[in-house]
Amino acid sequence: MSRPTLKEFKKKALSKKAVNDEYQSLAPAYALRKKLIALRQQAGLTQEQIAEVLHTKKSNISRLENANSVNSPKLSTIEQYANAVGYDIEIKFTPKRN
Amino acid sequence: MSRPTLKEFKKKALSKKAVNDEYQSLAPAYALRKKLIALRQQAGLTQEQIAEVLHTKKSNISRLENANSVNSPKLSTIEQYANAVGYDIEIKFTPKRN
DNA sequence: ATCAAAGTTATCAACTATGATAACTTCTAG
DNA sequence: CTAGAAGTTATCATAGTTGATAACTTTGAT
Repeated sequence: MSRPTLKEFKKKALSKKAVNDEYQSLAPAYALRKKLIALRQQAGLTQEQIAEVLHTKKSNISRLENANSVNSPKLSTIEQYANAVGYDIEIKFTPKRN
Repeated sequence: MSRPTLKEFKKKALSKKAVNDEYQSLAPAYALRKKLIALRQQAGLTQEQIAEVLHTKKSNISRLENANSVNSPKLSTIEQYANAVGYDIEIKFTPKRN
């Protein structure tokens, strides 16, 4: 094993409760990421194809899909991505569990 | 009437179809605005009180609540506002009607 | 009508997302 | 195994959001 992969890191990290707690707070961003990718694949599009529609580059699409907790995209950016894969977006508010 | 108010402007503008059509495209942002304000009032908070919680100023809260189509807030900003009024957010994707 | 609280708007600085480019890694078909 | 496609990462410039301040308008209570 020359280098720890992201998958391996996650697997290990999640086995520790403290780390898992922190991970939960990142869950929203992670959930969004998964949704974006799922919608794109469901539409049968590549990052490059979406980039073309949005007049930008595939690297930027990749960054958006991999948005982490320190890099929060603009609402309009998510909206444009959604439109490109054939969806509208809506923000849903649910009472905080805490 | 010394000056046209926003309310009066809207009322007039919406009576014309073309303008109303344009207004529809702004609807998402407008819907968000209404939701934010409703949640805050429901929580019985003033803009200044939310500003305090978020370590910012009431003028910025006002700007967020009045976010228009040319000023798109970051997702994290909306999330923080939501948390301040006791809510979590989630982005919902619905098939595009068009 | 008056006063204070609440909300709005304008402005500028500071910060951060986005666009573009390039080099890299991963995946997959052959 | 190999070549091309797809996706990732780093970097920098640009554009746009956010923070802070101040002046203003609106609202509500008395």
